[in-house]
Amino acid sequence: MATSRTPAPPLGRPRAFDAEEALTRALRLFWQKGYEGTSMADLTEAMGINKPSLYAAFGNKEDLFRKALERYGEGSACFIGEALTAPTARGVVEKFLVGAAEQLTNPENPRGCLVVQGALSCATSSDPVRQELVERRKGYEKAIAKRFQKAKAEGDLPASANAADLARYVAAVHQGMAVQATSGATRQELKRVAQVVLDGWPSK
Amino acid sequence: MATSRTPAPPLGRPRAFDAEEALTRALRLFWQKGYEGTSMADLTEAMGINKPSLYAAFGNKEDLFRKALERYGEGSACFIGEALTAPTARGVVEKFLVGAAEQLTNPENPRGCLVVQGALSCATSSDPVRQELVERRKGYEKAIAKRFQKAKAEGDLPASANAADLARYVAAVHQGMAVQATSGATRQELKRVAQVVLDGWPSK
DNA sequence: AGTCTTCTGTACCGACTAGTACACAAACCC
DNA sequence: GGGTTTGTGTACTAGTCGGTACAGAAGACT
Repeated sequence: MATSRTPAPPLGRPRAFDAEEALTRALRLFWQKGYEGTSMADLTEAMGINKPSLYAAFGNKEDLFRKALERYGEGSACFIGEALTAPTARGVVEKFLVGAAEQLTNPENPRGCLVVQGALSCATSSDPVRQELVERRKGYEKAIAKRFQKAKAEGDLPASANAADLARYVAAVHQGMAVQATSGATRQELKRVAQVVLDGWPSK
Repeated sequence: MATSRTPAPPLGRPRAFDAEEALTRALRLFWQKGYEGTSMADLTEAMGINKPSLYAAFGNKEDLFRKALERYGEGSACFIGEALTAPTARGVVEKFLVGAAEQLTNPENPRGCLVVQGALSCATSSDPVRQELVERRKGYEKAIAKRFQKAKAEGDLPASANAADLARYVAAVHQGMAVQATSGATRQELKRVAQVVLDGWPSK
């Protein structure tokens, strides 16, 4: 079944660049300038590759963006999945929003969130990308809602609570924090936003 | 001092278009597609003007955007100023966020908020516009903070409350709601987000 | 009438956009 | 060595970007 054993013998001339490293650089650029704000020339320069190599390795601009987005989800944005494993709904919110405050202001990375600011509004030609980001945002909101539903069943959230509403609220706060991060809010300021949410969190 | 009395006698060939109407159309376009996502060709078509007329009447693209932005602040976004006049901090939040839910989903207008999605992240060439929007966002956050400070002095917010933190939180929720609106959230869904905020609002 | 002033329409500018054709280089196989 | 396969570098495409030159049209003033 599996055709490739281990490194798989390279055929033909080998790549002169590290594809992983190049993708990381592309991700940073998209993260910083958004999908439309990043040009192929920006990318080739930052990735240290010329255009034909880029197209051969990653496909067109949209393909490359989607690959960068996937990498983002598995890397910088993995704190979301971790947060969902917290034992209580309140713990989930705390892990999620405090984690977000840290991720959104990580000095190693561009400010803010790729999924929020990658293509919030854009030319009609970029609509597929915009739509993809919409789906991703809906995706984590749904995951949070599901987790809250479980919390309700466990008596960990009041029976009167609406899981979907709370999840939408938490997602909105996260997205707002992302906007704030790109506007220059500090890590402490974002953590205090998270704290306000926790202070008002519904208890049994 | 005032040189212009009333309509001011027009000199030379009169305009063949209504500048107010044209600006309204430009605003709608920027609102929908963002600053970078809107091309001058899009604009001239939607405004029913050809390029030289547009440039003569409104200056370059950035000038036009700033004029549209001003109009936005005085028109669709004026609910913010009104909200600040509510008698209590809680009332301010309610008026602000419920008003936002309505404005962000007004079927007459594009979804979301121009100040949030007009140029959240963009090419370096559009940085002045991005920065202008950052300032506007900081502007209303500060206005809310000031209002909360007054509320504290009036005993309308607990003495332990931090006005700046609460204002940042409320602004973040608003910005998150704007993101949600562009993602297709309904008016009711956004109102329920506002309700969650009110449910958790600190009381004396 | 003529003149002055302003706006309109066409046709254009150079710069940049995403994407590619093609010749050549570098690895593998036999 | 030759042959095959794949990546690199240059140089180019057609189309779009924001912005403008210029000729003529439409009004007011004298």
